[in-house]
Amino acid sequence: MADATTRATPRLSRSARRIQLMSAAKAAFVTQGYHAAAMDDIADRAGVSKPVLYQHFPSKLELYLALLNESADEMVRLVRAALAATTDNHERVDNAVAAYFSFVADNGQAYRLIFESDLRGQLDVERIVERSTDDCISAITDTITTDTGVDVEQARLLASGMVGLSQVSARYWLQQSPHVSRAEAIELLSTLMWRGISWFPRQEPV
Amino acid sequence: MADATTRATPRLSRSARRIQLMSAAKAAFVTQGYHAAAMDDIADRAGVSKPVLYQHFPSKLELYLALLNESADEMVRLVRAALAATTDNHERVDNAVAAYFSFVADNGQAYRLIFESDLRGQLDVERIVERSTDDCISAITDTITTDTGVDVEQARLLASGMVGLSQVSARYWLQQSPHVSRAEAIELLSTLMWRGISWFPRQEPV
DNA sequence: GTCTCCAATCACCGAACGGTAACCGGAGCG
DNA sequence: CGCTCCGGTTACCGTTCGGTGATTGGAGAC
Repeated sequence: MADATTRATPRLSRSARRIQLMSAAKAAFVTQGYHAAAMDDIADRAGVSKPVLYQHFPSKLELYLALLNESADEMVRLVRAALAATTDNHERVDNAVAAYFSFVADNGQAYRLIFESDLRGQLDVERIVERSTDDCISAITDTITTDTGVDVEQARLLASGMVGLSQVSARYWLQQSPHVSRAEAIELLSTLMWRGISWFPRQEPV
Repeated sequence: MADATTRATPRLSRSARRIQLMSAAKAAFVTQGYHAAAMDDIADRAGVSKPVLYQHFPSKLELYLALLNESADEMVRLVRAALAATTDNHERVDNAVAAYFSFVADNGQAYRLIFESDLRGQLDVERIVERSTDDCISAITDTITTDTGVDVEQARLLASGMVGLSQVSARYWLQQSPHVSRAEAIELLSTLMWRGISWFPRQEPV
């Protein structure tokens, strides 16, 4: 059994080839962005030539959408799981921040497809990105509205702020804070967030 | 004096034409993104033909960079002014959040050039975007470190979170919260932020 | 052995788009 | 009157890149 991941044409089965192509495409899109990544590049990365790519994906856009959907789903899954893992809201905040850090740091930079997409004006793309962010906001909003007296639309705004805080700080940490450990960073930011949000409930804070 | 802004070829002076071209280009880049906006489009929007564009800007990239720089400077200016306008940190938080809302809502969508740029891999662009965000973070960090006992790198992380909160929530508000007034939104989010950050000082909070 | 899939290749097309060379025409001045 | 700027235009080039038609070749069924 030889190395079949990046070597030249060991004649893979259709499904295996598809997975490998998606992995190669992901690497290309993540490092170069949608426009700079040419289909030839992606095929080359997979050690294969272009028409093979087109036997698995009908167009560059479809290929990108497949990857984008995958990543968006993963992000939403992580956030939902973080909130569902406990009923203690303090822990929920911790977990949710940790979820964003995990998504940003542990998924081969897939976050770039969502947060730094260089495809604009493409309705499908915008819809997926917006939908995934909205799903995260909705999940957080549910918790806020059930545990506080805040009106739904205001709660969504608060949730969007929390999502933004997590997103941006996680990326900032990843790229600019080499001396702060992941745990420290999560602790710091979830503290900031918890102290902010815990005052809103009619229930007792802190 | 006839309408000279979008009408056909009233033979403008060099400087007037340049301003008009930048305005047309801004509109094009903002609505279509860098890649989708063709130089022909931009020229058309200005009611002028392509070579005129190239008499004022050496390349598409240079044109884009000029606009990007302008917007980035404006954002940093707004945030700096917000923080400098008072020495009361509670007010500073209010003002800073309001500054982001103002930048997002009052500048002809110029924020899209920074927060939704579809030019990746271009070093110049990344540098400008990163620099402008860093300048905002630095401004906030200064306040945090002088008024709290938090270590600088940790303070920068907190600041990045606050920047993210403002950025994302301001954009969310603009697009998704038609029933919440701007003042309400700012009030809500700056409250969230202030309650979070005001616990960090050695000085008394609230 | 040979027939037949089907993965994979080579070579190509056409459109879009950044950028440029050559030309035009009206307003002011001598 | 006519000369000369200079803001303008038309028409074009070359490259890049998404996408495809015709072809090859090795592995398994009989």
